Amino acid sequence: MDSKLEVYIEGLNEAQRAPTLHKDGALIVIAGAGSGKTRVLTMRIAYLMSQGIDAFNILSLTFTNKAAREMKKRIAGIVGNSEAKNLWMGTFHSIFAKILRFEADKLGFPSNFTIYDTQDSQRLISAIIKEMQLDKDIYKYKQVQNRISSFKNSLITVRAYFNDPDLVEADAMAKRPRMGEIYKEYVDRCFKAGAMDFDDLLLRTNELLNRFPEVLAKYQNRFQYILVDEYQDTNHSQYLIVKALSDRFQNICVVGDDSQSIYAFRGANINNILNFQKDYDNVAMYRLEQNYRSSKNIVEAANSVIEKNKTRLDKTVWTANEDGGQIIVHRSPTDGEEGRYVASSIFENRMNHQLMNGDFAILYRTNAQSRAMEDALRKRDIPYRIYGGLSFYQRKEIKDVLGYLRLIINPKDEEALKRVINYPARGIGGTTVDKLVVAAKHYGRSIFEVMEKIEQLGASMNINRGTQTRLSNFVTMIKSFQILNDGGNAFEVAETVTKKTGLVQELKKDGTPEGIARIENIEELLNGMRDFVEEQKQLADTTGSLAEFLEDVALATDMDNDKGDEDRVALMTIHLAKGLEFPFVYIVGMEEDLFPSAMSMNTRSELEEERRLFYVALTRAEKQAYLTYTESRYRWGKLVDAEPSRFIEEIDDKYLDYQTPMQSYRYKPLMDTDIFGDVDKSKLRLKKPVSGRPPSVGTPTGDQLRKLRKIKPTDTSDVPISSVVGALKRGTIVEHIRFGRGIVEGLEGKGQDQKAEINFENGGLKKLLLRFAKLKIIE
DNA sequence: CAGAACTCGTTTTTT
DNA sequence: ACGAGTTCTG
Repeated sequence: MDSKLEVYIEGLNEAQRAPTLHKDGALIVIAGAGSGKTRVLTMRIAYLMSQGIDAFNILSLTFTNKAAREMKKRIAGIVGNSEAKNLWMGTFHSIFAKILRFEADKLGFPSNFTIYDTQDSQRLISAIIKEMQLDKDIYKYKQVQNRISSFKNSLITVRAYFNDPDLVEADAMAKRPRMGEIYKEYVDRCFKAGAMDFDDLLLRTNELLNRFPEVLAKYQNRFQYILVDEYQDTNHSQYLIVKALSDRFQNICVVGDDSQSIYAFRGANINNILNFQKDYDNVAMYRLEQNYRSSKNIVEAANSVIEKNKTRLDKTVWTANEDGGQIIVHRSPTDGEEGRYVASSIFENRMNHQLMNGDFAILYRTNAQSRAMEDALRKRDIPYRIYGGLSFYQRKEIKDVLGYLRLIINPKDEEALKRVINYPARGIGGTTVDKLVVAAKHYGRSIFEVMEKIEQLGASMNINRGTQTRLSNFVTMIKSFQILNDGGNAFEVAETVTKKTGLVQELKKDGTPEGIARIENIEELLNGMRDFVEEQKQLADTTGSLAEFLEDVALATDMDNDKGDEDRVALMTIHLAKGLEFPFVYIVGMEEDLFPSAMSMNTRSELEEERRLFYVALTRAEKQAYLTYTESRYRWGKLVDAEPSRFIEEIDDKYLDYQTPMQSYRYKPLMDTDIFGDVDKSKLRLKKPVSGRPPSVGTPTGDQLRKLRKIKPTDTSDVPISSVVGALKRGTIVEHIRFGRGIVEGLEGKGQDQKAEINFENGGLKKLLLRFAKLKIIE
């Protein structure tokens, strides 16, 4: 063994060393937060290579491209770059996109197929719903897309769907009997457009491996050692791919932590990790329980939270680190003040402890919360970087440029075509596009192919001469770009596109600050492309082509753009923070209905996922964690009252330092229901001390807190909490304890926020929040 | 067909 | 609050 590697392996603790040196067979590593699982994965791969395993025969699947890149770099540092560069390491999506391109012809796809992002999928689904003349209030494109996505993640193809009466029945019951048709049309259209969506990258890989035994055998033989990180977040489709590929050698190593499973909402199946031992013979199980990241206070506080979950594997995370400070809990009157508190706290801590901006992270449940934090940081001149949200590549002006570029590579790409065919405006309106779509469907061709033949077909399509000319001009333009692209310089092509199409002129004409910012974004895109081309040329098996660039962009996340060379405070959702660590972490918006999210409190499993999310958030902190919440915050443009999250109470008080007393909640029990809708609560709020700490109130304990505020019922099963919510419809007769009987006139909102307009016999028309209103259904 | 005015849903998380 | 999608007007 390489002496450098030997030294590294010496440095591992015993629990880490065992799975690292476990060469053959199936093993599962349950790795608690901060227990050094990345080290184990890295060392294990280096060890395998030192044992004579060719890098070419190792497949390592990670959760983000960034994780893959960093791991590869570390391995290269041990075994040398020339060895490491042959490793197959990346996300499920990027690795299998690569394989699918190579094998595309077998599935009838072009090797340059487009990858549709979520927006492309949604637009196509909207278009299909419209073409089928369905009611868009019943067939909501987002719901339809979600449903199709979950079909694909469960490997339910269109055929499987129609063969399963339960599924068909379920959609019929949900008043969406034509779901199957939409699904079918969507799949057809993607196929004709030479496009795959994110789910297809996994589903089609399964199809490839199932239908073509020789292809399966090829990759089975190739990938003799398979490693999967973040196994708790794999979905069924990913599970099957791993299962198939590892079937021959069974040298499979999965690493994960059931306590950090936070992607069930997008189909991740926690059972994959819980049942791993049943899937392979002689599975060795290792546990990494020593946390090297966080202070004892943080580790134990996090443990006290996660213990509340019923569904979990047995494990006890512990640490030898010092106690550290208590977790600081802070209340602010509004979200604006919350931002100011966090900003000044960061400012002070940075000064007092001689820290960098990059030592701080602000984590939140929803992207919308970033605004208040940004404003406060900007006022304080604290540099920050927002991760996630609307990523660079999702901006309109960028997607417009990419639309043209996609069309050059794959002219069948229907969504790209529809996006750019009349932007900038060139006199090809909606009516014309509709005609093209109909004709394309009729001839079983792509829209672009119809446009190429517009001179022959135009008359029969009722398209006038002038429009025909405009269409063929467009085709000519795209073709000229294609010829330019054959020369090979992606950057040059993109630069020409922005000039020749008039995209930049269009934005210049606009002249507003937003327009100028958009031009700058396009310039940034071009610069990024130039760098990309240069970088790729250095590598052996890539050329820096336009197609490669588009592939990279389609699967890039915001994280991947992080050069890490600037010292900034990090702002991101908790989901995005998984796998990262920071000395100081601020978890903001610790409020009921926000965290846990109002959408995730209906069932125990949803609430447990929120709790795991909180666990992830807490365990990002190394030295100091802050929990902040507000009394009221702007949501949907309105100031709404808030109450502290149940998760604060779930932490044992001895780990907490309440900086602000909980005095304000003595008012809350009075406001048990919203029936006094006309009471102006903002006036009530003025009665309490405006600032400073009221001397009479000390630090309350969790018990006091529980008494002071109303606690929502703790659900014990996967049954909706309030049976009235969702059970009412227009005309339902209900009884209210004070207003007597009434008839439901209308409903608005959904889930926990559903309100009903009810006409009562004593009291007349009232609007009630069903969550609170104590209603009995009479008939 | 293009631009203005309007409505609607959105805020749970993302490859 | 805000953007995207839809409808109206020129």
